[in-house]
Amino acid sequence: MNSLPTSDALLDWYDRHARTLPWRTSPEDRRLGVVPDPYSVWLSEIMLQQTTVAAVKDYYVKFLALWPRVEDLAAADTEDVMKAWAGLGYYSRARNLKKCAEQVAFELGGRFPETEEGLQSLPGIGPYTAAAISAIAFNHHAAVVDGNVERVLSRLHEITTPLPDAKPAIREAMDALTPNDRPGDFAQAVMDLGATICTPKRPACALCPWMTECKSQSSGLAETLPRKAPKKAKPTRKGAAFIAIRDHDDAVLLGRRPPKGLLGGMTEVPGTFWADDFDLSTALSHAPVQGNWRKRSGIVKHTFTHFHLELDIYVCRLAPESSPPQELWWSEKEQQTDEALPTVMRKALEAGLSGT
DNA sequence: TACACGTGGCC
DNA sequence: TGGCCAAGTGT
Repeated sequence: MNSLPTSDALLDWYDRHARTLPWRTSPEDRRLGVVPDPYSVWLSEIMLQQTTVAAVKDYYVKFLALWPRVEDLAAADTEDVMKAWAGLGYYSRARNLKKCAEQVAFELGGRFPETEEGLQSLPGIGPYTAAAISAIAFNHHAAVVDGNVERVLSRLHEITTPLPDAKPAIREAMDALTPNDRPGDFAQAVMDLGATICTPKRPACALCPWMTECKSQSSGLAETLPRKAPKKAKPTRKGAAFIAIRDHDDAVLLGRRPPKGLLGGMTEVPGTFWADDFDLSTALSHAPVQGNWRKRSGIVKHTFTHFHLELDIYVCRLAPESSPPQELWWSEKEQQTDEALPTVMRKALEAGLSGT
């Protein structure tokens, strides 16, 4: 007969196998009395929302070097923050990051709230992030539930209800399992377990500290959990982008996207709207300036969360004395690296500038 | 409740 | 190659 899983068994495993991450206070350091910096914990948690550890690392280091304290980030130009965030995705996170820093620095005396309720009242902080910061930065008892935790606990207790209906049961299970002693380390332990052992595919159950207590390991259902509602198919939208190149210095014409919605507030290559039924033969009527536009062979493909995009790329060269149309600007070659260009726009730019 | 919201790596 | 997946939040 199986015994019940304990936090101690997992914490023992974590003490031996915790990943070393730039934002993490190691279990050894915690034992020595090192206290995490709430600002660092918050910054890392926002970046890690729906984003892999590998993708976050360099951005985290860069942000902390640019803005070491919450007051620095609060005082920064939003445009500089968007530039530093460019490429990481989910750009509303960057806008909320800035807003949150301003609230903490200017209204809360530079101190983050310690409770889940207080934290969740801040922009960009939802139930998961509030619990994570409260537990990791302040060692408060909080049930931290992310995608890893959902997978680990649905397998541990063989919860076969599909997500998201299973969320309440998973949250209760996490709450019951979380120790008062080391809630932050425990939350990170479950996430590390999910990231390295209890993986979505081919979990390494033989290495799991909870193997003998895991119901779905015994039954063989582990790899099939958690169950999820089927996903909707992504439609394909089409459009065109216009790369206007200035003679002599190869500067390109760029613009700013509207503040909200897809890629809100980010820099863009001028283009058409994107639609399922977009008539590509009408693309040129949307060109930002008159010119000898030439369509490049091939298209740029990109996939967003909820649709595929296929872009035709048009290129033209303009005289060096050309002044940019309203709301657009010339971006010189060396300057383009620093623009707040999302990946899809960098792809379009690359396609237009290569092989000319 | 359901959908909008990015990107890169994996198989 | 294309769907799946990753430390979710806002509306």
